[in-house]
Amino acid sequence: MRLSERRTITELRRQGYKLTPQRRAVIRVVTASPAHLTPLVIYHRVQQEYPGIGLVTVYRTLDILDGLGLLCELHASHSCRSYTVGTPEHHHHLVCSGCQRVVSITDCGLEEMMQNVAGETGFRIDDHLLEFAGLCPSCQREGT
Amino acid sequence: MRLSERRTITELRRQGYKLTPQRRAVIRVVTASPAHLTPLVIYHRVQQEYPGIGLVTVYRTLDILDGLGLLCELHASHSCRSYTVGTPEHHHHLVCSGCQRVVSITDCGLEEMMQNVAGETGFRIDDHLLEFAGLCPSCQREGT
DNA sequence: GTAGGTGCAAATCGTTTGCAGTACA
DNA sequence: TGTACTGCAAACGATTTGCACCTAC
Repeated sequence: MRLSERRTITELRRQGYKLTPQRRAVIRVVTASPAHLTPLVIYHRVQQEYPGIGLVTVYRTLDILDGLGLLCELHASHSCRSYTVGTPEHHHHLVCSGCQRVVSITDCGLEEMMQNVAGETGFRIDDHLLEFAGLCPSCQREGT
Repeated sequence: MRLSERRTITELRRQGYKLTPQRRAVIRVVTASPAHLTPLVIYHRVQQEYPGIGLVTVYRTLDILDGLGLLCELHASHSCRSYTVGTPEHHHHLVCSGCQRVVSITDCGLEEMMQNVAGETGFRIDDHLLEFAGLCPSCQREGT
């Protein structure tokens, strides 16, 4: 389940942060987009809803939301520090190379592989990063 | 199989690039290290072997090697743009959070999962990024 | 000899910080 | 009302570019 604008705001306040129109605008932009967005893109979109907002505020808001686990960072597709809406459970991302749409995958079938890898290498595995890249159905049709 | 210094140099020349002592030094540092290294760290290490080398040259050399597929970029562990030696086959990385040692995993058991994901979402999956983080045997012992 | 490579300095990009004023709770 | 938040400007670190000189082939 992707976090909604409402739930994100609720959580922000529950953690003692104030709800300002700037933060509300950032949250709206991020939750409204199915794609992952860089801070700069978020800044430009937010400006349309809230002209005069500072880029600094966007960065600070993203840091807070990220810290609360309300956002997820993406790594692949050539722009680390690119965000999408969070989901509470452990999950991975499937990213469309065409429209940058992000789909969450909660069923992570990696347990067996992790055990194999741990056994073969002697490593104690604590964490993993998994992202898929591809074309979503509608971008496949367009590309033809 | 990790690429050796020799094979990396051979490939560089085969692609028409000149072999300068600076490039040789960068290649030596990267292939000699079991850990992944940032451009700055590489720069400092290379300086010991070749004082006077410019940071710019390190960046340019890394770009070339990366472009030829002779290096791999790592994403997890909080420093995107961190390099390790490449391996020709498709593979993934297991990174030690203690010593930054990188182990390549060539047996990628993701095919089934990819088919499931593709079937459920309608995406055409083209690529994936998988990294494991953990502690290598010797760092486990030290950490006790 | 020449195309490609190097190093310096300066420009650039993304991001962070100090600070005075502002606004949410 | 008071503390947290905002926006500006300036600082900052990492990376790139312009250019004159140099060197591997």
